[in-house]
Amino acid sequence: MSRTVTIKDVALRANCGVATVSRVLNDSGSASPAARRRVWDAAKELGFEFSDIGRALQSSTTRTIGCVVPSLANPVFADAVQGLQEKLQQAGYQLLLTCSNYDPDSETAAIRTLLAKQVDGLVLTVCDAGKSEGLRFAGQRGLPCCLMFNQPTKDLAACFVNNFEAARCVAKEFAAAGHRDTGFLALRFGSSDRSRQRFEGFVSGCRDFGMAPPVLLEIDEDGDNLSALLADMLTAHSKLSAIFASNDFLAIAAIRAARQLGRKVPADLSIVGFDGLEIGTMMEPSLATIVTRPKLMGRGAAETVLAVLTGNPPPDPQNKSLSFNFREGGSLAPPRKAEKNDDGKVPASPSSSPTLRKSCDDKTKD
Amino acid sequence: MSRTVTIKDVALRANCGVATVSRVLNDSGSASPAARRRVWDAAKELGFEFSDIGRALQSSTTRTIGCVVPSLANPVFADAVQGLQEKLQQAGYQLLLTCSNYDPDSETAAIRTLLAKQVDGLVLTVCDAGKSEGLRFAGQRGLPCCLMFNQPTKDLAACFVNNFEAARCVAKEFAAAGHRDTGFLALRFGSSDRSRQRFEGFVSGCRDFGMAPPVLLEIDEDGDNLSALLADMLTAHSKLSAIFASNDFLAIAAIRAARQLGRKVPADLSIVGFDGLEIGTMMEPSLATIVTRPKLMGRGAAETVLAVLTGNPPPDPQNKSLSFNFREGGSLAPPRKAEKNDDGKVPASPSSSPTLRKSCDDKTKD
DNA sequence: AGCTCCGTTGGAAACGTTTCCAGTAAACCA
DNA sequence: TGGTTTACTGGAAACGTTTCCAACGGAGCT
Repeated sequence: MSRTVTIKDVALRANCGVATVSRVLNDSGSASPAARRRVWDAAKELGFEFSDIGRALQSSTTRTIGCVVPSLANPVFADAVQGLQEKLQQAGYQLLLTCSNYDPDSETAAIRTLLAKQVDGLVLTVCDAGKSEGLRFAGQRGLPCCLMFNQPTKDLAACFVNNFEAARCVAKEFAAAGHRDTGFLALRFGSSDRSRQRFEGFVSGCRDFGMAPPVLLEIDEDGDNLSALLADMLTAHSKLSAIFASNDFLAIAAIRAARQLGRKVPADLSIVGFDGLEIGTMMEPSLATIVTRPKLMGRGAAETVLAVLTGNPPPDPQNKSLSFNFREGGSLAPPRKAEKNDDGKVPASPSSSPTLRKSCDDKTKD
Repeated sequence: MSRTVTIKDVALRANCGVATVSRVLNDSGSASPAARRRVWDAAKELGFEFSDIGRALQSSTTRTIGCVVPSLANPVFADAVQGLQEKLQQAGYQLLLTCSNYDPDSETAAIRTLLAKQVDGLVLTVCDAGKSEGLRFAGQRGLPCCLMFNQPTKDLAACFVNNFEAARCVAKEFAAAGHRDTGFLALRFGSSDRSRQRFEGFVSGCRDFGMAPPVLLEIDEDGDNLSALLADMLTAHSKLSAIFASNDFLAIAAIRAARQLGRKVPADLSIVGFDGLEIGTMMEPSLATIVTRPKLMGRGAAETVLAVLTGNPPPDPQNKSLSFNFREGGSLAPPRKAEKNDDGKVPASPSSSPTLRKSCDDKTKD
């Protein structure tokens, strides 16, 4: 209703100049006790609050950090954003959030908007760190910027897990369980370089651990007709006994789809995911997966950009490679032909309560 | 590096006044073809982008909507924010996001900050819509504002589900299954009025459907020592055979805790949640729960504030009460003493694949 | 008394836009 | 030809801050 009250109104009422009001309310510069009192009273009576916009204009600083993630529907990103937000809030920064829906164009658009809004820093999960247009813009401006989930580039810090190594680790587990013919269920590489990196790591692992090259199935993030696609894949490659999905969401969808096709998991088909969503431990069968710590990624990214913003010591390791673990689960078992049991149970099945395997830890410190 | 380029620089380079530049680039007002050309070229060469801050200052509009939710860790809120964000983005608005961590004080602080940042509108999930300080501030400013999850107040629109009725619905299911002594596992009422409303509805339902008044267990959102608390509750009330948790997160934690205590779900203890998280259908046992549509809440809230922002027809129903359903699940079964089976299986158990019960639909249209 | 020094104070510029308004020149009409 | 419309243009004000700077007065010193 009533026009918003500005510093001028306060000055008028307190019978002084705006400069004095600013000094008093910001506790910068000097002012007589009498003046202080009058200003304080006036401000209170009028219910005055500073406008961050006026402030931003004059200081060219917004105390706002922009963030782009593919989607909040995947808890991995939701958790990361949560971690990010906590840290930012502590430091008195606000979070301007956008989702790209895995689309490079909308990602670029989002970054442009964020830049126009004069964010003080950027935290991004991009489709492809190598070719992101938005990243270039940001770079030109010399804005503090940190990637999340994406691996670092030559001029951009990141908080991430080593997708290649983690994927190799999955290959190793498959091999150990006796699998030989595997598939990789991937988010379209164009929308997720993480997916590509995991695939590459998996290929490398399959080679090194004596398995056949994996069959690749690339799908859209909505994963609409997964059932049909999976069916095609399985009939085209009848020996296929295990699938590595590029994230837990996909893995869960795959388990569901496999069931619809009448395949028992893990008896007929083993499935392993990536991310380590908590859900995985509550499912039946529990989901074997790579466990990562998304919240830490958000926190780490926040620290990185805040550090340069506050002119503090450059964050200890410029790039934070987070550790990961392989989590065993009921969804991974030896291939059927390895055993001759009619009840569908596989004797060598891993312990039922999910445990963390140390064997597969990332070498990099946390 | 290089000082950011402003409209003045463009004007200088295009050999015209800033007014002309503004007119050309915004395609408002007239300009000669020659001038247009020069301005466009100059802008391109200099890589000029408008500063939203200057714009905001002059138009006192930021094209930004503020949002406060308790946490992004709970997919219910993450999904809602996702829905909200999609709609806002479509309409050319940005989202300024804050989490309150279920703390009223930090909620108030968050709202103040958002107001200082001059958001054009507000979408909030507050601890207590009745007593929220922040809500008062917002109201004074006459800002477009919509609640999510909270029920509407006399002067505030909301997108929500009727917690009271939904909870009554759960009571009905418990009664139908033959339970009589029940408990309610609640998020501390001070941090969630939804929790309180659900409790009240449940109490009402228990009365009407001939069950004993439910035992109340209030816990913090972190739910640290749930196991111990649950144990106390169960020993203090030995006849207790079913628990209604005020959200799915809590319900899942409760199932876990119950297991640790050696109680079988649902044989020894039935558990029902609230929210309808997708996870619930993948668990073993699957989670019986009230299914809601968080994404729709986000979308609806966005529509409400956008409508008043664009001066459009007031959103059809000012308040959007979303429908809900009861979802059957393996976590709810008749109490043990009802049957005499040694294997722990209850014959009358509901169909194994989760289905939606229409019987319990909310009366309000979607 | 005359000087300097210091604590206070408020005017004004600057930040980057948009928009009002007045001014110019060309074009049109009678 | 003279008058009026029309298209185009740029200066300047306004938006809400912060901060520089000059001014002012009193206190302390010689």
